Amino acid sequence: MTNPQSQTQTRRVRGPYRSGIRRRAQIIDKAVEVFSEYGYRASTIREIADRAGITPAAVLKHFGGKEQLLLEVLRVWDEKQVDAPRRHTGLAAVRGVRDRMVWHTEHPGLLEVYLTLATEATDPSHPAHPFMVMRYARTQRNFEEWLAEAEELGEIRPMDPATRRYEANNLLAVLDGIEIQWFLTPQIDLVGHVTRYIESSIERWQA
Amino acid sequence: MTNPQSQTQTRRVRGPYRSGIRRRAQIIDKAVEVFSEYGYRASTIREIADRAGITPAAVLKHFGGKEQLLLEVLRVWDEKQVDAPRRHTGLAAVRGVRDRMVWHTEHPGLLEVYLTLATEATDPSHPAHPFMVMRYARTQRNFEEWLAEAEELGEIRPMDPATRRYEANNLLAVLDGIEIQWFLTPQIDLVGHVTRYIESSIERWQA
DNA sequence: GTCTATAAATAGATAGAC
DNA sequence: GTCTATCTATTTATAGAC
Repeated sequence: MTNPQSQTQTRRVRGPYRSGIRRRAQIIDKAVEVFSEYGYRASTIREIADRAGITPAAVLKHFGGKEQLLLEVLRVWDEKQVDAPRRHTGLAAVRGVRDRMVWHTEHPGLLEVYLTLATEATDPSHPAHPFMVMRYARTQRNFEEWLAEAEELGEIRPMDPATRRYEANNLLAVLDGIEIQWFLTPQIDLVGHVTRYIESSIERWQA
Repeated sequence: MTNPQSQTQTRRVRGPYRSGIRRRAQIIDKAVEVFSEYGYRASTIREIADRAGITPAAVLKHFGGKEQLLLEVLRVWDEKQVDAPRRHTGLAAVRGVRDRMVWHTEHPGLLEVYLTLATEATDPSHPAHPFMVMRYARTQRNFEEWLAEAEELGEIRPMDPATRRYEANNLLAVLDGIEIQWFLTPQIDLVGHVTRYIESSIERWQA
């Protein structure tokens, strides 16, 4: 309906690709809502199904189980977010974190799923535990690489590896921590705070 | 049994004060464990009761309901922690945050309850929401006051109120964020990181 | 693709015996 | 103070009709 191509090629586009993917996307969308409000374990398939206007059985037909639905939600979120700052290097990449925060404020449901799971999935038996550990390691590595690039480009003064790791961990901590504050007391200026932290950090790295 | 006084004054010490408070404390202890593993909503009274070696009915007799048990856990945690850095002022109080982190690493269960609820209680309908909002506001205010004291004592250079608030929020964010990282990847040096952040912040405030 | 019906397990909570 | 027994509601998940 939204895609004009489906008028001419309607015969070749089928299987789970006509209304199926739309329904799937809708379920994921509602799952994001519910997971973000209750966390994973306390969320119910019934609640997700109700908001999607279908029955729990239909949801399970689509995803097989509650756990697979969660992992699908995480996969989609990760996929959408990962490309954004990839085009930049060095300090430009670090400054690109600001854009990521803007995107987060525009998708608070997804952000809340991520934050809720970051603490809930602390338990190694949690289905999202491997994903969260991987994601933190990757983010931390990205930050370190950007700092190393900035050094090579002469944008900042050299620092030893331990300091680089410290700065990467600290940036990641500030992002998570300030996002928690933003959810608890929404009057905080999330993007403004992060921008200020990044710019003052860059000044430190250059001094 | 552990208190020799109960031999001589056993008649005057009774009501909920002989074995009752010990049982209560034990239940709270196990509740901390379970809440920290599953979050509040997904935790079950049965699991808490099992770990305490009693039945769910007994737990409910003690606390009335699941929600009241949670609030009691939070009350105890808050009570134990609030006094520690109160004896210091200015920079000494800021540096006292380090001791708080040491205490946190020694009580990971309580810390995890707090972190889990910080995100889970984002939902305004969560029973711990008012508590968490209050606690964040109070911590933030404390940090700001310590900075103002440090200025008056001439320990750091004056800063405008907006900067003071920014620094307070950032410190709080770093603490929360680095704690999350510590739970997900325990090899991180929690106390070392916080100490480094505090000391380098003080240098900035003095420069 | 979605439904109804239902299974099997588990939840919070209450009543009443001891 | 703790138990057993029980209630009522809700959970994930499956089977099979449409």
